[in-house]
Amino acid sequence: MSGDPDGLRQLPGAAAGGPISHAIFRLARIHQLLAGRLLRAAGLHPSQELLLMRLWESGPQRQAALAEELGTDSAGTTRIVQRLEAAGYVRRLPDPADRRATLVATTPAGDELRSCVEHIWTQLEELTAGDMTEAQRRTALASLRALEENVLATEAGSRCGMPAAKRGAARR
Amino acid sequence: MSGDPDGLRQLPGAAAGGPISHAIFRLARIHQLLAGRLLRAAGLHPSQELLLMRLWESGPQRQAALAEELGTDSAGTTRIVQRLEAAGYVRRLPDPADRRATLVATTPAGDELRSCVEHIWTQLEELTAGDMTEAQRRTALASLRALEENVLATEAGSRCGMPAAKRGAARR
DNA sequence: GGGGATTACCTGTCCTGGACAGCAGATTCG
DNA sequence: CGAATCTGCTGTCCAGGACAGGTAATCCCC
Repeated sequence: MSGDPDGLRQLPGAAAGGPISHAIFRLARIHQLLAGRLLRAAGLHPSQELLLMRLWESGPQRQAALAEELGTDSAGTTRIVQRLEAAGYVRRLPDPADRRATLVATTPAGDELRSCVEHIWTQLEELTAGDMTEAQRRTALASLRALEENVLATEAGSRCGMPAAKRGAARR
Repeated sequence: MSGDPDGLRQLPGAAAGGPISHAIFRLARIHQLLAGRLLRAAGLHPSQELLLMRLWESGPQRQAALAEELGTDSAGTTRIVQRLEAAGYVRRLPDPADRRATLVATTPAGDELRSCVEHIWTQLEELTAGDMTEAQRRTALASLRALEENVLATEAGSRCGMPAAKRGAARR
């Protein structure tokens, strides 16, 4: 048990690894759960919704751009787009500039979801930020951004050597 | 890459702050990605690892307790335990106090993973906290905890009504 | 211009895991 | 004793991450 810099261990599990990572895990889990629950009411899944938001914000996009934005690989993006297309929220256009690429654009049916989704986001934000003051929100936002940048920075580089004793043993 | 470092896309009605949820999503995604990548070296998946950590911290547990801790339902917990058992990291004991229940305990092979996993957590924490000062870490941790508590609070109570226009349209 | 490398996407497969429903054994309490 | 309840297991459906392999379009250098 390293760390525990200031003795904050009111939450079970905070003792073992890094408290910040643990807190991120826990927050992420329940936040995604909450978001998923809210989005369900609109018949969407989180990834689908994020993809749609991207389209609303920036107009038709290539799948590669969407993939990078969402953090999924190209295969996963293909499937998400396919589901949205099957649902009629999205359609594919040939990219006039590059016939290899396909542009993904919202359909009118997809656009109709926008206000609904934005309402959900407003709800989510309210529930998440709760009773925080404006200053607290700013602080939280800054912390989240800082952490994100740290992780993004490592994303690029780090290779980490591990014994890998029984590698893959529990992966099947 | 995804640019938009401070570009909080203004969602209508989000003037007071819509971006916190967004920041949580983004941080959660890349952090989980990073954690998953690190854990892979040990042949584990995030959920498996969290379950093991729980066992290391608190000794043999019932599945119900593990399920609540991990946030999974009982069915999911069963499967995770089964995989860990198949890998030899965990075993099941009858609960002497209640023969309906089974206690899940680590095996020696599972315990051997502990230092490995703790090393990974240390790494993860380092990469996540990066070059933050001690004060910054404390601030970040406080913000994360505050957000978590807010979401937890809503988890319990709120039912939130949505029009549910085309419910399920994109869910198949 | 021609031909190989690269890009962008699609497909199929395997696995993890969330949600849900139904089931069996054990326990508890009237 | 007997019914309600609790605990865990199973099976099904689906979303999605990782990976490998394939095809068509494009790029680039000779």
